[in-house]
Amino acid sequence: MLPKSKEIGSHDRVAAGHDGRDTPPVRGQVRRMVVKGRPESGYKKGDETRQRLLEVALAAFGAAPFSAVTTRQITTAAGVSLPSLQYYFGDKQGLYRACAEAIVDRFRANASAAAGDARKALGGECSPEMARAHLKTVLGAIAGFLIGTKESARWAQFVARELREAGPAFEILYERLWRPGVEVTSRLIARVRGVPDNDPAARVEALLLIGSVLAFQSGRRITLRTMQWSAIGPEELELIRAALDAQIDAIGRNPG
Amino acid sequence: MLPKSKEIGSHDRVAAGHDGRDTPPVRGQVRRMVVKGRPESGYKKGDETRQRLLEVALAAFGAAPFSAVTTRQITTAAGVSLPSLQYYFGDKQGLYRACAEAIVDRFRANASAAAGDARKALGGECSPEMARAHLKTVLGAIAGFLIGTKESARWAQFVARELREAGPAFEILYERLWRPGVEVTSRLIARVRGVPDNDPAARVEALLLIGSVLAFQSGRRITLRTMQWSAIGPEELELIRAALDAQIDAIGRNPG
DNA sequence: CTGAATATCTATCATACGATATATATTGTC
DNA sequence: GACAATATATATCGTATGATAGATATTCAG
Repeated sequence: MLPKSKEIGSHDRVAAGHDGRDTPPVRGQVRRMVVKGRPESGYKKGDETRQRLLEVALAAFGAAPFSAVTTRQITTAAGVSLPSLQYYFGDKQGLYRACAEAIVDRFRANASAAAGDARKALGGECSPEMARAHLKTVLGAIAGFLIGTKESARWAQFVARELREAGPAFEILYERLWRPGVEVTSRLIARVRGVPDNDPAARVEALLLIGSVLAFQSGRRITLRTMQWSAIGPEELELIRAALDAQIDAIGRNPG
Repeated sequence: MLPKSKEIGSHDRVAAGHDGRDTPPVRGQVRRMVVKGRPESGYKKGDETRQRLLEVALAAFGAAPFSAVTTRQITTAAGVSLPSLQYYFGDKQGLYRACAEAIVDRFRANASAAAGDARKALGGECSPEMARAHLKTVLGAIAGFLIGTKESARWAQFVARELREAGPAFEILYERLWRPGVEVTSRLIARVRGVPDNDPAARVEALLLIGSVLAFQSGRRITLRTMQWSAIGPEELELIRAALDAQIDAIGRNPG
């Protein structure tokens, strides 16, 4: 039963607090943890519980930052007892990271279609106007997915916060989600403008566009209030898409 | 020495967290609190301490969410003892709200110049191209202030988070900062496009533009990493401004 | 210089938190 | 059906948190 040391004041603060404590948890063996593979384990019931916990955690961590969500909230809402969390995920951060992994998988499942097409087009030769069309498709898909569905709103909040505040799941999300997304977008923009693939200005434009979409999602509450909308339905989404398309149309064209 | 009442259930939870425990604090009278006026009170030393506390809190709450910042962190960093916080601000949320007020004042001091000009122009007749110029000035000023100065970065983070997550200071920031800003921006855009002042599409475009600027600020960390910049200096700011100007130039012009 | 108003401290409270030890129940394998 | 592996629950630990009580020091008007 390893001494476990646990570092003095472990008590992970999330952001500012993030402070010292960079040593990995090292926590005493976690029974399951299912490190990578999703299903695993011959036993059925356990996976159900794990899933329920994960689902509740996704909602909770989507709606509030790491430190504002308590393990008791999660386990209670999931209808399981407190130690189940440690049993399946080691500790609170383990659960948080598991949420990130789950989100990445679901996001990619939805985005891979449009992104794949665009990537293929970038592989062959591809006229500026074709690139522009792909750009609209890709960003439109992202926007529709991010803004349109209530479910993904939660995940988007999670991702946006984590990338902003460089929390415990930052690396996962950056490498598997953000980087590929910016990559495709900025290469498309570069193609539209006829500049090299890694042109800085194109990258900035990519950030600006993606940032706009995220702003609508992340700031959904304030968007609703500002626009005096009661929800972001198909009509509202259309307005947003139109604004986005206008921005994309402007790329690479001289003013006046 | 008025009991000061201090609003009953002021306890407003910040986000999801913090469980039941809803019994209002009703805490005994707060000695000072200096409800509105900044200086006040013949005694000098007190105001200094109050100011120091506020300054530290601005940095702390700028960098991390409400629940991730502890009162001990703040008071220690400010070099005062724990109860000083209650003495001057009633409780943690009182301090938080005081931060919001302080930020609003400082922001307005910086933005009022450009915004005032634009408002005056909107009052008289104002050609689309003049409106476009004002738009560039206003957004450029906001971007410069928000992204350019290290100090305001903190405040911007605070504001962005609060508006996103509808925390205890939401109303203050929405009414005194966000609303006027969107108002001016969207009216300018409407003027550029020659549509009525309250045109929804213009409002959406305003949200999109402001959202972009905020995204660069709020997501400063990830911007740096994505662009492989070590800081956002004058050169980098210029790239961002250029991207913004391009977007503004695109407003109201037909594609192709 | 005096006395009240103001400011600051030390010590402590009750509670909520994340985590664990440990006992019991459930599941699947042979 | 026996038995190991897996899963869940109860009870509790140590600690960090926000807040308060109450004593003491400082400030300033008269």
